Amino acid sequence: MADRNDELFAGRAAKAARLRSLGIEPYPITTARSHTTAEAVSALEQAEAAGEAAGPEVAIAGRITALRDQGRLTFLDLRDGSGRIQVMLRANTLGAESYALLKQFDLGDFMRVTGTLIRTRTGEPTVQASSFSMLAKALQPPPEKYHGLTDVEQRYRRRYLDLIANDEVRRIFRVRSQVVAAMRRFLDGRGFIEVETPVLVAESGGAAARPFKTFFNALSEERSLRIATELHLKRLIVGGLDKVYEIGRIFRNEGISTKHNPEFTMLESYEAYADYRDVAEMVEQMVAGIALEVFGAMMLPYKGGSIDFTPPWQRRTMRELLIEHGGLDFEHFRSEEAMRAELRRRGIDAPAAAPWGKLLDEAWSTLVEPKLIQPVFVLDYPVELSPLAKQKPDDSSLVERFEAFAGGFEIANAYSELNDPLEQRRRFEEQLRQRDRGDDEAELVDEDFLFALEHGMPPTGGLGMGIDRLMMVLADQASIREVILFPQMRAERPHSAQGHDD
RNA sequence: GCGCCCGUAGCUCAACGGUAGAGCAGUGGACUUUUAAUCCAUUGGUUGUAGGUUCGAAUCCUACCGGGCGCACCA
Repeated sequence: MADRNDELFAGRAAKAARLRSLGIEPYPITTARSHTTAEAVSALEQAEAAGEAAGPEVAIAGRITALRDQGRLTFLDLRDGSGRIQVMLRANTLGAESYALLKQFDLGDFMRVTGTLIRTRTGEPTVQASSFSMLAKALQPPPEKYHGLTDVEQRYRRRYLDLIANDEVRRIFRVRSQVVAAMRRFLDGRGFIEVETPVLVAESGGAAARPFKTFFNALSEERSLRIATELHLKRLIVGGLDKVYEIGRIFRNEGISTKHNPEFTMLESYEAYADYRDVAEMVEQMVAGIALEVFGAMMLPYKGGSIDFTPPWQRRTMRELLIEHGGLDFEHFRSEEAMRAELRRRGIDAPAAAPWGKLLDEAWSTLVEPKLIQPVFVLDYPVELSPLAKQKPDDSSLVERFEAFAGGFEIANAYSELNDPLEQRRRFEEQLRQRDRGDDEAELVDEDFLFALEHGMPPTGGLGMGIDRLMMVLADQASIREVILFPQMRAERPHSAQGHDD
């Protein structure tokens, strides 16, 4: 019972109690500060630029991340959301009684310091303290200061410790926020409006995926969590909103991998009077613009090489790339039997029940996808794989669809949206036949969506883009868990915080 | 679901089948310009869990729990 962590906890709790016994609240309300740590550093630089020896008086606050006790002189580092700054505390300027209170401060505690901005002998920007106080006592010890927290499970389960310990992790999630903000600015600037559509839906549609299911007590009905926003956003195009987008959480009841988290964030946009060529132009402008705005360049490092997002990106057909990278021309294997035999000959295994389109997809993801490092739009997919996309006018076996690839995997998917209600009904019915064959991810017939289409939907270009995957490519991360703050994991058996013993 | 690998102190890591150790953190002490501070001393372990093999198991075997990677599933 009395393990090590209990002792560390008890020691810190005792310090909090000692402060209280001295009439000092270890969790006070007041936090007033005049500068963030970053503002304090620049205030010092400005004063120096004006020829002054020292900066102004400041009040700063932050977490103690380093503590260097030298007897009657102590240095410590305070970190807040803006950065860090060194604090120097001297016994003779603070007085022996006040200085002695430092003994009750530990790594991880939050502290407020007032004092003058100076530079130490080594040139380090420093607050020379004239007073200090506790803002919040930490009862658990922080991770090791040099190596940080490296245990991957702990990093994901206790992301707060990961964020405390690892600068790079903090940077990635700041960048993620900037990427999403830049995306909104881009779309808003093009006249799109941001909308919100239901997460809880009666039937999940708009993508090939299994849903999570839940129960709506008040209505005594089943609900699914959405697997896409597509069918609702198209209803808004029917309604005349013309340019809509949603950045939202999507849920797919499927496996977890370095490229898959069961809940992930997707941008979907729909633009009336546009087709998939217009959408491609928008995507390359948007991604290149985000790269430039957030990272300051269109060429970004990736897995030891680099990716150049400068528009225009290459446009290639799926057939060309399959021939080029895999020596496979699907026109020679148009039947399911022929395609299956060809895959078997190449040692690519595919699910037994897979129809032709799935087999092709299998060949594609094995032979071509990993090689598409530089951004490329892959055009003209087989109609079998795309029940919501419009056929090409000159070849009804293909649809007006592209997928954008970068970094070796898909980052976006777009169509000239199918707006012929009768053809859409036939496609849904074909999906039903797939479902009867055992494909439980085939689309369900959404009668209200068809009813909406029957009222007329203008020609529309639609886009889906995985924000998490885009982040992986932009921030050069090999696992989707590195760009999701709290990735899904098996539930941990309860391991309680301390201090409420029973 | 399958395969491979991993699980040792709060954290980062050691330990030919033969007494579980180091650094950081903690505790006590020294130190008024340090910044992975330094120096002296020191506390801390049901080696993920449960079995098994063995004179002897952190180490070998089995099952389970948790995780990573790959495959499968899946955009």
